[in-house]
Amino acid sequence: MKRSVPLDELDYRLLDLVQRDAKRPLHELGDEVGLSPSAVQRRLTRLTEAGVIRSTVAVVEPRAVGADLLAVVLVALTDDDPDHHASFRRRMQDEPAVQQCYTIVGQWDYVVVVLTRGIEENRELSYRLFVDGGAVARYETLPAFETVKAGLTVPLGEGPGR
Amino acid sequence: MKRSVPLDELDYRLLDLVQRDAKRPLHELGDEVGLSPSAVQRRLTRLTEAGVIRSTVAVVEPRAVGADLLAVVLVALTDDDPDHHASFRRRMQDEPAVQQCYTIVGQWDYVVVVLTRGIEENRELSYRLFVDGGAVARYETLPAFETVKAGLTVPLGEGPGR
DNA sequence: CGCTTCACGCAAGAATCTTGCGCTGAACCG
DNA sequence: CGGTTCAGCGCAAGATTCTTGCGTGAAGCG
Repeated sequence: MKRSVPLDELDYRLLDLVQRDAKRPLHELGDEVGLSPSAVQRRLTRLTEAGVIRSTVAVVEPRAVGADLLAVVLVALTDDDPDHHASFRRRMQDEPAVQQCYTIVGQWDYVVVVLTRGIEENRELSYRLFVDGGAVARYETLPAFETVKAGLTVPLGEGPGR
Repeated sequence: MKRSVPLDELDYRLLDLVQRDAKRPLHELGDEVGLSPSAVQRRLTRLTEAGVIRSTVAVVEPRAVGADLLAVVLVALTDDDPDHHASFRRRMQDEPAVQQCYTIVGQWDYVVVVLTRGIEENRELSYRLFVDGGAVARYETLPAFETVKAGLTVPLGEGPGR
């Protein structure tokens, strides 16, 4: 699950395909790239074991399950104490409503994307994560008015190294 | 692909499972929730046709394909002209390097998450999307130092209506 | 030139998925 | 209360898909 592997053109083509739809049968992918089903399967297995493909998941429509409020939160901690950062990260990782979290450079320390059921749950969540948790100097919540694009597909460009 | 369907406890359990790993065989999912493979399959089909499950995709590790620079960009347009907004959105949707894009309330109009191969590609991209495209008053790029959490799993809570 | 390696296609066997069928229990009348 | 309807279930057979051993050919190397 860790070996670094050089990827060739065919690998990129396959990644591009399964990144869009992972349910297609091997022979279809094979037809598309010009390989037999078994060759496709071996490549995908190799890519998975190498960690290039992290997992295969179902993408759920948030609104269908009541999660209708997405917000981007900018966070600054009180100081650079490694313990504070560590505990903050752990909080982010443990909280299901936190979709993404990045450390950034500049006047803010973190960008956090949270997804909740309505504004009230967002308020509770913000209090729990950014006030009650401690170590947060200030935070600014930017509620999303609309989702223009929500993807997780990695841009693959032409191929190796471009 | 559109009918709204009331989801019960079992649907939530199944969504929770396939959202983590969509490759598990039906009989395994069935064992976990107490259903036969065919019942599981019928439910998943129904959820897919209802649009609750949007798709099933492979999650690719960005660094494995050379995409090593993630940045959050805050964007403000020059005005509220609907045409400007429409063309901006289209640009975001058409650009593979744009991972996510949300309209937000406040002093910025959009939050855009972009993923590129290195800083040079980011610079080119920024120029192309935010300068050359027009209609952008100002933008601020917040390069991510580190990805603390990168998920797309919708928080499902307990079940219907929380 | 002979040896090794690697990825391929093929095909058989295994596993999984799909669907028709009959059953059951809950909800809904009359 | 008894009959009817209907949605969802499990079962099992058939179809599809996945998996893997085997033989082959194209480099790469000594």
